[in-house]
Amino acid sequence: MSEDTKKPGSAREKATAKRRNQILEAAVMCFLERGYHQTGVRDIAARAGVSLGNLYNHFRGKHDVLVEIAMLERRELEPFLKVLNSNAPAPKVLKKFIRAYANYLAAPENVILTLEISSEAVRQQDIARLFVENRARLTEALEEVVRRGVEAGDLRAVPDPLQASQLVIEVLEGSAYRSVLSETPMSKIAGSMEDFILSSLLARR
Amino acid sequence: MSEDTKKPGSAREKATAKRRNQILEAAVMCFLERGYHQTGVRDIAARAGVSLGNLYNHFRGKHDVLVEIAMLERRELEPFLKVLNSNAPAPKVLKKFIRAYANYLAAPENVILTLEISSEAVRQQDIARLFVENRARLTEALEEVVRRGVEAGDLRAVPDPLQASQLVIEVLEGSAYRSVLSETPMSKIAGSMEDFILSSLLARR
Amino acid sequence: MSEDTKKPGSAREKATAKRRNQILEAAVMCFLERGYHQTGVRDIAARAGVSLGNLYNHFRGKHDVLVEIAMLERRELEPFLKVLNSNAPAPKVLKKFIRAYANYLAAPENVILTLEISSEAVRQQDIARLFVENRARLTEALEEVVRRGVEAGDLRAVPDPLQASQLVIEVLEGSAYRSVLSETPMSKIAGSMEDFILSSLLARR
Amino acid sequence: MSEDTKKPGSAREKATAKRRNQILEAAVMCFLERGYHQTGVRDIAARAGVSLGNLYNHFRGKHDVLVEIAMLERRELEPFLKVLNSNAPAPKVLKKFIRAYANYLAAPENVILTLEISSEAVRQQDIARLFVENRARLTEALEEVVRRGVEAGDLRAVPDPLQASQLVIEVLEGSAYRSVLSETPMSKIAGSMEDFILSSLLARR
DNA sequence: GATGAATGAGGATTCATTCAT
DNA sequence: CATGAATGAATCCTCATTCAT
Repeated sequence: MSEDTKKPGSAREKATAKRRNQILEAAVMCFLERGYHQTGVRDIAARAGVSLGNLYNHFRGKHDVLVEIAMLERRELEPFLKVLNSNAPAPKVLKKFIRAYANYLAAPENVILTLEISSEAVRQQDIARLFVENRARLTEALEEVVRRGVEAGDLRAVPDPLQASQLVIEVLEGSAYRSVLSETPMSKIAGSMEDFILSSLLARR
Repeated sequence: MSEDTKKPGSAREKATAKRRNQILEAAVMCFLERGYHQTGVRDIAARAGVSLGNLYNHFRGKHDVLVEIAMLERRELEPFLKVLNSNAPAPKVLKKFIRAYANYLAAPENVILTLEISSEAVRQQDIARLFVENRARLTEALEEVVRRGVEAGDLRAVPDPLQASQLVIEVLEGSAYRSVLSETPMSKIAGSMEDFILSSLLARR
Repeated sequence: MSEDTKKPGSAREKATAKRRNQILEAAVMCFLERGYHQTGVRDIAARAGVSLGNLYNHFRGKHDVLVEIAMLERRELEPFLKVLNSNAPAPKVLKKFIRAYANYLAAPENVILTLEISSEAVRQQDIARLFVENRARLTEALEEVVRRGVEAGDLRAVPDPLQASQLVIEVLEGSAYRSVLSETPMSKIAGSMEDFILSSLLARR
Repeated sequence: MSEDTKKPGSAREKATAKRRNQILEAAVMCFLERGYHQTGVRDIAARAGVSLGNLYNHFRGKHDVLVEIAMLERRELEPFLKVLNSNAPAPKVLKKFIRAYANYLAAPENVILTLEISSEAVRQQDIARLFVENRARLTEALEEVVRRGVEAGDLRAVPDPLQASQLVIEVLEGSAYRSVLSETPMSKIAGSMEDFILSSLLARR
């Protein structure tokens, strides 16, 4: 699974992997609390219970830590992909996805971390690439659902299923951002959000 | 001491206001190019052609400059408010607004600056407040349009006109963010966006 | 005289120039005592009685300080140039120069600083250029003396007066290096040195 | 514990000696390319294909590596000592030596490494001692030649044969330093150099 | 209002070395 | 002998801000 493994399960390697995780987790917490730029490498190391110098044995630098976190984000999307890959009728899948993803975004940590990463992505191409890739996995899976729904006549014949899917994601994430900034809980918005999206996409009989 | 300080429109005051603008414009350019945290106060001063110390005669500090910029953003919204306050039928106003705002967001500067500000807003309450206020002016004006449209039967009877308005804004801004990160021009998305929103909001006959 | 002067003799500027000198002098002492690489910027600042940050208001960085020192070295050569530019007979000038320069090189500070600079020059082109330039001023002046001496029949008709001059300098400086490393005072070598050079250059009757 | 550690020429010992050489060669290359202080122990280990920790099984530390290199320099002088120990007439031996040593110094590696070592020697007594010792072997052998030449009437009766010998070496090495810094090939200087030295030392008939 | 020298804490990163495995 | 994770002091430099002029 991991790329640079030679003796797959040695104790040494396990310990090393554990350290990496400690550091990554500490970094996530720091970035959430204080933001990427406000967080010092020392903060991360201290929080991870690792010496400052040792952090650099595990990561090339602060930037690298953020990249790795962005890569981990990919895993978080797995459950939603599973939902989207179900064979159930498109409207049902769509609703289920909206609720699941909205629920995920109801946790401010998830939203803030994404904002932090996307904010860095503006000026750091490697992070932008990861960010766009992660998004693509979601939107492409959603696109398939939309396409299926349109064919089955369950969904409106949208002009471009991929872009429609992206718009759905954007409504969800955009709402989540706002809920964080305006301190309105996501739960209060969820209903309108679902209504808004479904009204746009469901076929009219 | 000098008398001209007190006359409201004196030459002194004009010169001062000019300096402030120079600084603010320089700051905007710096923030766009390198980001808020990557920009040093020195960068701003140098770009504005102002001495470092003098910047502090005009602003309390770096934070203050960002706040002022966030306040200036308010003005940028004026034209869209004018569109929204028109008395034309809601669907027409809605379309016009969508196009106008999408057109504004097609300029990456506008999007990046907003992202930069919102990113700071997460941890700085005063900026968050300004950010939310600006948004509110837009959404509240839009809300009126929606409400009017619903009453006139032109728009679907959405469960919550304010939240519907917010969702419209979020679709627009969310798409703009994505277009910046994925380097897809806004123009390619605009059609789907309009279709998506209108399909959700227009009344079905 | 100084290049970036606008109001030539303002008190501000004088104070600034003083600070620069304080820093340069401190740096010279540090480089002598501990070597360029062993010296930290903090050491220099502390020794100069200047805050660390302020050092960077006066110099672009540690490297810049060394460059400036290398440039100051040029001034140290002035007296020797004056000796060389005298109109006295070449052998007399030559002897006077040898003694004067040997006397200068008898102070280990002068030798060590030159060694420190030349050592950096190997990998830093800008310093190499300065170093070579400084050398050139000396060798070119000496070349004139040699040329004059040859024409007058006082000196041997050396194949290449410039290279002969360089060799004279090298004997002097090389001996100085050795005297530092072997802890043999320059005074013990001086006689042989003069004999060696003069035997090579004086015309044989 | 293992027995082969004690047999002088065992395979184990040979492998170990090989490792040492790998490291020393790698260190030489690093020191040449980047200089002693700019070279990290990691650089040396990486270049030698040895683990960081293992380097410390072979050397006490970075300083120790340099010391060992300085000791190896001694071997490089062997051929020149052989030249100097010949029984041929002093002027012939002297010429041969000058050419051989100049040829050796024509390779910048040799010069730079010596400069690097001598530069460290200024503040590190153990290296200074080695450096001076190496020099002494050369100058003492040369002294014998000079003494012989003087006695035979081939060379001028210099006041101090040892110091004269040192001066010869200094002319050679000094020229080599300059050729490196000024990027003038040694070959262009060689003629003048030989002329300069021989004119000083050869007896006048 | 205007200047830029002054501050010193804090920025990320590299260092030579040690040591458990 | 071999490994590379661990250490934390030290590296150079930048930061936002202040203040005397």
